[in-house]
Formats: sequence, C-alpha cells, structure tokens
Amino acid sequence: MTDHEEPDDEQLDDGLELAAHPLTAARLEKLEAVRSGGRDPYPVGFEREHTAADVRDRHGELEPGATTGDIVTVAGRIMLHRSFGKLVFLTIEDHTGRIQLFASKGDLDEALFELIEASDVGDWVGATGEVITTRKGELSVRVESFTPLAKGLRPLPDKWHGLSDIETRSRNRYVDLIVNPEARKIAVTRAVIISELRRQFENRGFIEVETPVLLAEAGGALAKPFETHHNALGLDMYLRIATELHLKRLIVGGLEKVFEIGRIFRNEGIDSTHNPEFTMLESYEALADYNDVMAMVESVFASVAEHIHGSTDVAYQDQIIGFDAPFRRATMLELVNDALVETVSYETPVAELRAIAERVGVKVMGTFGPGKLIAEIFEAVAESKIVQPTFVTEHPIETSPLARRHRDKDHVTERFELIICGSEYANGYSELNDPLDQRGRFEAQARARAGGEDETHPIDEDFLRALEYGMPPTGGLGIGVDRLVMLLTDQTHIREVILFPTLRPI
RNA sequence: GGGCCGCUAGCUCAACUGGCUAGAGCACUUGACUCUUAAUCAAUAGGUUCCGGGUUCGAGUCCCGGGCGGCCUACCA
Repeated sequence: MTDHEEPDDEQLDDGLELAAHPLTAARLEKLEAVRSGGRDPYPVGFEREHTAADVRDRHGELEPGATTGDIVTVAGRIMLHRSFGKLVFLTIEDHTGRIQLFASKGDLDEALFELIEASDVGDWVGATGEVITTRKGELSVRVESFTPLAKGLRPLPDKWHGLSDIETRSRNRYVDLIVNPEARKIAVTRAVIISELRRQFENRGFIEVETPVLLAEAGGALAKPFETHHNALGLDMYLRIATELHLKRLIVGGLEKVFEIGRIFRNEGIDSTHNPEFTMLESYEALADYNDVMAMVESVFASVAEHIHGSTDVAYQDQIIGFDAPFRRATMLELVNDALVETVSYETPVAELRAIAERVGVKVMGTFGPGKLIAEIFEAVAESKIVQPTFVTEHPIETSPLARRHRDKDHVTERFELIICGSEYANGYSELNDPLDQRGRFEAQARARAGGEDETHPIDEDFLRALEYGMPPTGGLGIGVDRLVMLLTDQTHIREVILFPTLRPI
C-alpha cells in the first residue's frame, strides 16, 4: 500500500456503498462509537495466549456450571451473537475452531458491557477470562476483559444457509473461507499435499529449482501460450506452458536431480478441470529411465494418499481409488485393441486407421500419421474407461516429440501417462537426449504446423544446443498438482481447489 | 466454440398461464429478557427483480440485444 491510495467513493461504491447502505451505515456508527469510547477499533496486534482448541483440549469434559480458575486469553471472529438484557453469548471462531464467550453485566463495568453488547457478527475480538461451563454445560470464557480487534463493516452471509452461490464464493473467496469450513479445509489440504510432494522429492535427493516464467519462445508442451511484451527489451514474450526444457538444461548442466513446483499458463478454455493458470510439478533425474520414474510415481502417489487419508484407498465421488503399488500397466496399443473389434498396429494402413478414427468420432486431419491416429483413437475409445490408476505406456513417436524412442520397438517412445478416472495425472518418459533426433522431431512438428495443426512444438535452438553438450540418459516427470488435489479432496471442479480461479471481471 | 438453463433485499429462497403496493427466513434497527446454542418474542425498516431496448392498459414474468455464471458438449493438464 502506497501512501497516495486514499479510499475514495469509487473504491467504496461496489453496490454496497458503506455510509449509504443501512446495513453498513449501522456498523460504521458502531465503529465510531468504539473510537469515541477511547478505544482503537483497529488496534496493533493482540497477545492471544490460547486458541479455541487449546481451551477445549484443557477442559474437555466439565459438568454444567463448572468453574476452573483457569484464566485464558482468546481471539477470533464473532460468528454468533446472542444477546439478553444482562447477558451476552458470543461464539467466536479462530483457525482451530469455535469457543463461546460469556459476558455478564454483573461482571463488567457498564461501558465495556455495552461495547460487547454492541459488537456484531463478523467482528474480530479478543477476550480474557476464566474458563467455565454455563448452566447448560457449554464450555465458555467468562469475559473479564474484552478488546475489539477489527470491525467487520460488511454483514456476513446468512448464519444458517451460508454462502452457496458458486460464483459469489469464487469471486469473494475471503467470505467463502470465513463461512464455509469445507473451503478452508480444501485450502489447508492443498498446502499439505504440496508440502508432502516437496518432501517426497527432497527425500529422494532432488533439489528444487526455479526456471523462468517469461520466455521468448514457449515450448515443452503442445499448448497455446499467453503473449505479453517486455517494454525495455522491445520484445514480445510468452508465459511458460511447461518447465521441461529449462529443467533438462539443468540436467545438462550436471544438477542431475531437479524438480520444480510451478505455475504454468495455457491460453485455452476454462471448464471444470481447466484453469488458465495451474500448478505443475516436474522432475528430472539423470541416469533414470521411464521404468524408474513409474516406480517413483507409484511410491509418491501412495505416500501422499496415505499422508492425507491414512490409507492408500481414497474415496473419490462414488469410487474407491486404490493407490497400492504396483499400478496396472498397459501399452496404448493394447488398450486400443481391447476397445476395438478389429486389431490394429502401427503397420496398419493409414487409410484403415483413418476410417476407424472417423468412426469413433475423431476429427481427422490430413497430416495425421498412424501414431497420431492411434493416439486419437485411444483418447476416443479407451482413456475415459480407465478408473483405477493405470500407466498407459509406449505413446507414438509422432505425439511425443521430447521422448526417447523405445529401446526395442519401432514407432513408439518410452513414455507413460498415469490415468485415473479417465484423466491424466502424470506424464513421464525416458527423455530424448540425442540432439540430432531431437532436431528431426522438431522439424516434424514444424511440418505438422505447416500442414495446419495448431498445437505443435516450436523449434528451440538453444535447447538443441544444450543437448549438443550431452545430456545424460534422463527420466522425466510431470504431475498436475491441481488435479491431484481434486482427487484427494473429492472435488469435481478445479475452481474448488484454486483459491482465486480465473473469472471474467464483472 | 456450440446447445440448454440461471441471475429477485447483505445471504438463502418465494411470487401460477403477464394482473393488487414484489414476499418470507436469517442479518440490520428499536423494544423485552441473567444461561443461550441458528436463542426467543414484538415492532420497524430494507428492492435499479443483472443491464439496455421493445410489446402491452399493465412486465420479475413475454420478445430483442448485451453482461456474468452454471450444466452438457468439443479441445488442452
């Protein structure tokens, strides 16, 4: 905040201009009443000594009407306010839960009691007093001193029905978090998942690095980038669509085991599983191959599931997803042939594959070769049927421009995708480290682009130059973190696991 | 992108095929109350019915355009 940002009418007037609206005008008056009573309505800090959970832990089971002699100091937001003539019950909430404040007119001087009486749901307050239970047995803090900590000028949503409109919840996430415990729980679980992922990689000897978001060329994936401009350089730039090419440069540089948990930006549609900015974990390990990476993925997913749920069985919607290793493994071709009545291979005439692809609803373009056709057929007929964690392996060379050719088989790469409930959760391969092959793959992509395909990989000369210094055999991995959070928090919409999802401004 | 649906008080929701001054609960304001648990009771107040046009004696409701969102669908993770 800079000192010239004076609040003006423009900033306050968002349909609920504070002084003009009766709901907020009343709270503004109370704010002034606090000030005129000689108190700062927004004081500096507060020495909270006990959380709601602390109080509950220390006095779990007390008889109604009990006194403890235990003096505590708590702070939180008022969530419920029940006022009698000479008694006030306030239910306050902190990040650990709720605790009741019990204020009796007989205990307090008149001005302080009136201050408590005039406090509103939504205000932050602190209080000190003895832990007691009321006659009805509710654990409470019998208020001896009381400090307004921050006035809530806007009313909270209905205390019973809460805030349910998904758009309002997404646009006003702060309100959602105040009133919906589930929203807070997801935010916390996301943090725990990312922390656990980081720990898993660190424990395996990976170091966490940061690579650029702003790039002159966006590669490492087949996706449309966001464009921006650097004024001083006079340069059009792109936001990254993957971290892959930079992380592999670090492998060339000898860092050997690196990972990055970072924001990725793709200029594509928004729906229940896609946000324009999302979080990807990528890792690269020198001297590993895709089998090593698959083994690591099994272990990491099982560990994270266990860490969150205490079990490798995770309930997702109506399914139980089992994360016990090993996961099922099947080649893309096997899965395609399981789903089709005929049997195909990469030797099948293109005309035949094209006919099958069109039959199953693929929009076929003239540039599609056998590999692309088989990959499209896979996505059309097989992918959505996979429920339990499955490594789909041996993707065609055509659709995997950064993956190594299979050591024994023609046409396919040493690649896998981890599919769960029809969606991709991880993608990895034995990295292509032959710079001449890599150049040829890039050129094939350029030909596809010239043929009209819009999602192709650009030629990155500096990346090729890095490979020319010699990249060791490397196993690489990408994990869609948001998707994993959705899976482990049982959410069907990505906006529920991203605190501030991309929305059109109103 | 295409199709379907939605938007009413701060929040959650009503308002029949177009028809009395657009209602209710919670929240707010005022009053009563020393044991509440979504406190209760009483009274008051609160509206650009998303926005802009149109049809009509009359529009929250019907028509046209726009905004934002949801669901389904296609593509990317």
